[in-house]
This record gives sequence, structure tokens and C-alpha cells, in this order.
Amino acid sequence: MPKPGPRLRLVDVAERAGVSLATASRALAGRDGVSEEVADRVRQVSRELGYVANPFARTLAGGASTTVGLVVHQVDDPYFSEIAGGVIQLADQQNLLVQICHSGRDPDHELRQIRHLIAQRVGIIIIAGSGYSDPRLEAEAKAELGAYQQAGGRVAVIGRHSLGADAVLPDNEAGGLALGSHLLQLGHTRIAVVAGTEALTTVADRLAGVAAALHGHGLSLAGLPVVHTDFIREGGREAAERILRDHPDTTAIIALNDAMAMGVLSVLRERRIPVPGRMSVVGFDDVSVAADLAPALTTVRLPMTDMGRMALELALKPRAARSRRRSTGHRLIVRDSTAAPGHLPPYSPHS
Amino acid sequence: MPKPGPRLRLVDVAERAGVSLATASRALAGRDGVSEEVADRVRQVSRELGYVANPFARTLAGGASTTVGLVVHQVDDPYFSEIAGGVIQLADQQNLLVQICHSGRDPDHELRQIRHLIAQRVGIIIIAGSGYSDPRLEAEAKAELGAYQQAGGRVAVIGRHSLGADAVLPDNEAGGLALGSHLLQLGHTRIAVVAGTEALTTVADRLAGVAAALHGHGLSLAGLPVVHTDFIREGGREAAERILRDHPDTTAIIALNDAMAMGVLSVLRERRIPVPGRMSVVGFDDVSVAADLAPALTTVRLPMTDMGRMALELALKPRAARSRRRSTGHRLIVRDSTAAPGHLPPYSPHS
DNA sequence: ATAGATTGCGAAAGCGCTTTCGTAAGCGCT
DNA sequence: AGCGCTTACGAAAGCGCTTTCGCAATCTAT
Repeated sequence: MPKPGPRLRLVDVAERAGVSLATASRALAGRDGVSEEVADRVRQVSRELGYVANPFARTLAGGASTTVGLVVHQVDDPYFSEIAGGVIQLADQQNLLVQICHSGRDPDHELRQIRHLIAQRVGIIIIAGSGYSDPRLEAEAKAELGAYQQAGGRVAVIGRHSLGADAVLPDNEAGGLALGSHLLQLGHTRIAVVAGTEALTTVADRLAGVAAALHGHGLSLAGLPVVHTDFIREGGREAAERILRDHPDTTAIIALNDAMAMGVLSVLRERRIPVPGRMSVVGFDDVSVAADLAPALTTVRLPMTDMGRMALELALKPRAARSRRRSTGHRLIVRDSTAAPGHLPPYSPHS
Repeated sequence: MPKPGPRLRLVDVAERAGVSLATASRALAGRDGVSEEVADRVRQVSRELGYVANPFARTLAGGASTTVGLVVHQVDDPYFSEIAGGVIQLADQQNLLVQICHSGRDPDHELRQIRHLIAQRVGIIIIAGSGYSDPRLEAEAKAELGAYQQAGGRVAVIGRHSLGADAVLPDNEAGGLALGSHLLQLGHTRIAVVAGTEALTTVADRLAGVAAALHGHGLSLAGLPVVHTDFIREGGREAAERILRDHPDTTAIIALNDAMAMGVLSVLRERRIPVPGRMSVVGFDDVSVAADLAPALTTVRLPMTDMGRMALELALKPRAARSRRRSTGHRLIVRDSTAAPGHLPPYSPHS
């Protein structure tokens, strides 16, 4: 790995401005103890020379860190990249740098990333994405982050409530309920759920919402196929194939996120199963492409960009005595992937 | 901004291992000048104590930087997030941290981000996304990066050739040619091009390919509507509306990236213009959702994930005397959004 | 006027690491 | 035994910044 070379230092600026190093530092940091006149001169020289402070030295010397670490499950998943977009939007305004780390949906890796960020001494850590239901791992992460916060670090989490930090929380349960109710009202009863990894709390929450909807109609989740696979497109594909094979009379599929819904749709398209004619499909999140899919996906909208922004806002605010929670709105977006059942004869794998 | 608190330092490890600070540093860095026995002891203690070096101090002291800065035009554009995925994949393997910055497609902002990364003393900078045709800005960025490389920094660029650095280059012109030829062979002649920002070199290259295809069939780009808008979905929408208004007899639209193609498709869907029956549409890039669109998009596939990986590989290799170029394959992927023209009567805005 | 409180600034001490330089010990050679 | 040469390690100097501390100079109060 290379090492960068000589650069303009603060001493150079100080010299050119005819002041001491200390004064120059104070002037640029906006600390007082410097006359307006001198401060102006320093700022002026600094601008002329195009001086940019070395953040490593600054941080090392105990200065404030200006980078925010963002941990996501997967960078190239639209759900996370939209959240990242929101974080970056606000960070840019505040002149903060965002460092994105991805955990690959592996709780151990996530913990390692968090440790790394803490070691980096970033000032703010934002953790996006569902928590894991393994209590040991959550506890470990929580302890690590607790010490970090104790030491002055700021933490905010998105879509997760178990980390003892300020949180931005979509109402996953209510969303699940809305989705379930929508399908039930259309008249579906043979509903299958593509649930994603069992280890994710988000999955559990959304599932609980679906269960509640069913309960309201005198049905139960226990009687329906619930397939746990990976929380990504490929997982949706697998689940869809299993459902078509084992429960060919299913008329509606609830995927607990849009990525999996896209996988489901792709399988249905390959098999030429009409959506929504023969099968209704719903997703969750409303990622930006959901509206462009074939057919346009009925889903629950979460304001991902706002969620990212809100999380950074929370982290930026002075730390409160107890962790704050901000919940986000959600809205059922009905598009073309759902309809009443029974428009077409049921699918037969051998036809 | 908070400052993190006290942490385990290298001296602590050294003390516990009964060696000097210097020896501990050497042992952990794998430098020689330390006996195997002592080195083992230090590593052992370090592991037991869970020591993680402070990268700021390390970098400041002239050590190797382990973070790579990735500059993209827009984080939440799938084209870039797939590239980022590739970079991160390899970086993770190499135990490097990736810091993603986005420039918002603004060359000035991009330059600022680059300066920031250099100031951060990251060891590697990867710049993804088209260059700008403004020669002044490119020159400035090039100068900045040149000095950085002079000083030992590593730079790689993706899809851009003007920065005097190792580059991963998709053959945009050949891709444009493939797209043009495909439509011409289907029999289209009233083709419109949705070109994206004029200031991007990628746009110019792809356009040149289209022009070459036309030329081969005795046609010329000059005779066709070429609409320059933003290189994103919304730009595609605008362009599509303009084309439908001003050139209602168009039978095929070439969008120079998938994002804009998605915008085009969304407008056509709203107006209930059948694709490909009445209008064929092609994109460029083959982002992962392209296959799931309505209809599935005919496009040119670029291996974005590989491109990200390749760029980091190039940057990791010892610097060559002159900048290296690796070109990527591309492949026309014919899906359902293209067909021969004239299957249906032309669109009339007043029907 | 003089003591005490401000204010504006410079000197210098770190932050935690890497690296250079110096030294003591161990080696083979004459 | 004496010489150089290598090897293993410690002391100490910095990397570029922030901050504490102390000292003039200036100001307020008596």
C-alpha cells in the first residue's frame, strides 16, 4: 500500500499568515481566543493556499471526527442504497464524509465492521438493516456500541431496536397487516408467505403483522406455507419454486421485501403464470424500481431516503438521556400485481 | 461531533509482552528484525487483549493506509452500486476498508471529493463513472491526481480515460454499435436517441457507436432526434415525452443507459403505448433489474461487478511506468422490449 | 495610580503509531 | 584473543494536528 506524500500543513498556513500554529488552529476551528482580524487573515490565507486539514492528525490529536460510518447489509441492494442516499444527502450538507461498510448479512462480519469503525474513531455510526434474533450477537454489538457511546460516540440505527441507541423505526408490523388485509379483502385465502431469513427481527415483525391480518379474518399463519430463505432476490426465486411445487393451489404470495418479490415475479414470468390473473404478488419497501416491474408491484412504501436522513439527524443531535425513537410512516401502494383470485384456472405443473 | 474515548494502545500490548513499543510494532506489521519467538508472543498477547491498531495514528506516522476511496456519480444508481459491490468484494478479501463518496454528477463536487480523499491520505482512489467533457475540469482533476500518484497514491478509474491513471474501460462505442445494428436489422429507421448529459464522455462514446451503426446502413445521426437530458431515470422520462410530442412517428428509442430506459418505459406505460408492438426500447448497462422490467429490457451488458473488482486489482498492483487499460467485454442481451416495427398503427397523441 | 481580571497569542505537550538510529549480543574468521 | 559482521532489540524522533499552560498586553475596578 502506498503512502501519500508531502502536503500543505497547518504550519505553512500559520507562517504565511504570520501567526503561530496554535492560533492558526484556533482560527480555522472557530474557537475563540483569537481576534476577528487575525482569524480573518488566517482564513483568507488558508483559502488562498487551498489548505485542507489532515483529518488523521486532527482526529489523533483529539479533534472532532468528521466522518460517519454507515453499516449496511448489502450495498447493492436498492433498499440500502436508497437509505445511503439519504444519509449522504444530509452528510454532504453538513460537510461530513460518509464511509459505507457492508456486512453481507452476516452478524459476525457486521460486528467486525462496527469494531473497525470504532477503531477508526469515526464520530458517528449508523447501522442500517434488520437486527439478528441471535441474542448473543446482539448483546455483543450492544456492549461494544455502549462503550463507544459512553466515550462520546454517536450511534443511530435504522429498522432495529435492540442496540440501545437512537432508532428510526418503520412500523413493520402495521405494514405486514396492511399487506395481509389487502389480499384478504380481495378474497384470497390460499396465501403463501416468502419470509426471508428467520434470524432477522424485521422478518419476524412483518410476519407478525401478516398473522394479525389473518387472525382478523379468522385464519391463522400456521395453516399457510411460510418459506424462509435468503432476504434477497435469489431467495425469492427459491421460495417461489418451492411454493409452486408444494402448494400449487396458492393464489397469492406475500414477499416480505421487494427484492424477494422481484425474485418471485421472475419465476412466475418464466413459468408463464399470469400475475395478477392467476397469482397475486406483494412486496414490502417500495424500492424505486417496484413501479417499473412487470407488473408494477403492490407493496408497502417505506421512506428509505428519509429514514437515512432522519438517522443522521438523530445522531447529530445532542445525546439524550435515554434513546429516542422516531417511527416512519408507511403506506400501502396498490399497483398491478394484485387482483381478486380466480380469474383464471389454477396453475398445474403438468399442463 | 463527539470524540471517542480511551482505548487499548500498542504500548499496552508491548508492556504485557515484555518488549518495547518498537518491537511490538514490528512484530505486528510482520517486519523483520524480530525473532520468531518474540513475534509470536506479541501476536499472542495482541490477540488475547483484542488489540486493534488506531488507523489514524498509523497513517499519520507514515504507515500504509488501508482504506480505499471510491468516488461514484450517484450511490443509489444501480450501475454504481453494482460497481461498488465489486470493489467491496475484493476489498473485504484484502482487508481493506472502502469509503464511498458520491459526486452527484457534478464535476466540481467530484473534484472536491477527490481533494478530500487525498487529504484523508487514503492509499487508493477509484473513480467510477463517465468523465466530463469540460477539459478544464478534467485537467484540474488530472493534475491533482497526478501529484497524488507522484506521492505514491494509487488511482484507478472506471469508464473514463482522461485522468492519466490505470483504467477499466467498457467499449462504449462497440456497445452503441451493437444496439444500433440490432434495431436497424429489425427494420427500424425512425429511431430516436435518449442521450443523457452532453457533458459526459460516455454519452459521446456510445453515441458515436450508434452513429457508426447508422452509417453502415446509409443513415446518419444528424437526421434523427437526439435528446440530451439528465443521465438518470427522470431524464429518460423527459426525453421520452419530448420525443413523443415532436416525433410521433418514431418506432424505436435508444436510451444510452438503463436508468433512462426505465424512465422511457414508464412514460410509454402511462400512455399505454405497447412495447415492443408500437415502440421498441433499448438500454445500456444491463443493471440487474433490467431483466425484471415490463417488458424485460433489451440492452448491452457490462460486467459492473467485475469492473469494480478489476479496478481495485489494477490499483493494487505495483504501479507501471505508463497507465494500463483493461477493457471489459460487452454483450447485446436481446429481451422483450424490441421487435420489428409496424406491428401496430403509429401512436397518435389525440387518439 | 495599582491590583486584579481579561484578552490574544505563542510555546510546548501530547494523540498512537512507524521508523531511523544506535547498541549490545552473538557469530565466524584470522 | 581480536576483528568485523550480522542480528535482535530499545530509545527517541517525528507524522500534523488540538489543546493546555503561561505570559504579555490591555482593560476594569478601586
